Amino acid sequence: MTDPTVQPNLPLLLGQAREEIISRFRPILNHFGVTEQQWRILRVLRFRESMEPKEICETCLFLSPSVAGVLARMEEMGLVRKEREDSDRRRVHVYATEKSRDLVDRAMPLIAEQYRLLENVIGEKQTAELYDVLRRLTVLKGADIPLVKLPSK
Amino acid sequence: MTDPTVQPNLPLLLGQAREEIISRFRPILNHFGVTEQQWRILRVLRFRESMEPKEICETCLFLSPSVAGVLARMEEMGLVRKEREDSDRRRVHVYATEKSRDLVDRAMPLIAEQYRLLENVIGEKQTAELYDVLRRLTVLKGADIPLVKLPSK
DNA sequence: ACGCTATCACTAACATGTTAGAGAGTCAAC
DNA sequence: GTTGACTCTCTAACATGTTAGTGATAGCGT
Repeated sequence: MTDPTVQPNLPLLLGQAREEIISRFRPILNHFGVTEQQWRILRVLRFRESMEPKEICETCLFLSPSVAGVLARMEEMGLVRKEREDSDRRRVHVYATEKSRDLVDRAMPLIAEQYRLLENVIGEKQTAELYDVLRRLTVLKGADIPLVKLPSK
Repeated sequence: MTDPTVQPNLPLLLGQAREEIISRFRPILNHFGVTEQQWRILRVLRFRESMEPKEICETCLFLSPSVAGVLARMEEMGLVRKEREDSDRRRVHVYATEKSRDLVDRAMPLIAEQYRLLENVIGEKQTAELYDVLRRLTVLKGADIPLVKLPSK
């Protein structure tokens, strides 16, 4: 048994890093009355005609059951509008509203400025390396990694 | 307004990377009937006499309200034991049980093996660089990063 | 038309995350 | 010795994550 204090927990480390970053943006998003998850959707939807829920799941890192509730609340808040497709009644199209486009346009400059403040601390070189490492981790996307054999009991 | 398709979302990228990793371990943890959060606690508590809730929060990346529920369920499952301190009745000490120590001892080798399978795909060099970048991100811990000025309205 | 299978959005149940705040307890200053 | 600021844990309310499964629909072959 290896002492785990020397065996770091990779998901935990990634979670810590993520929390350190997002905590600097949460006050901005709270100021505009949206959650981090809602923002993930709005910032992408702002520059598209529409997106389907499945597309939102893939682009914004949601599971289907999560996005259902998120979109329902956002529609309630007037941030998105949903329309079922005629030619395929299973499909739904999600549209940004005037209100949400305006919100993104006001929040985005603050987000960008906060990014700059963050990078001042992290350092330009470290920032680039961080993006680089994360980008190269996309090899895991769809990689066929075997699962360790689990004991039967 | 910058097109966000060229401005990546750092928390999202970190979340994606984290999800790619953790998804390879979740089946193992499910096999032992514990959640990822419970595992974060057990793997640390396994090699300590006891820990206080606040200590668990800091070490395992929980907010206090989350850890309250997690520990309550774990006590219900017989994975931990809680004792209030005599000299300071505000404080609580959390102990691992025989059952949870045994669970960690059986799960840890599988986790370690799964790590090796993962690193085979990521590559030794990339893995080291990933840890390195994350370690250096600890500069953010307690860093006094100013918050961008929010509009009054 | 019929049955088969796959897809898509969604619901249900439960665990966790986030925010605000309550409750009990400690401690120093008065 | 009381008060008041502070600390630690926990509760409450709501949003989201995770897993399993449902209902409607589409597409296919027969």
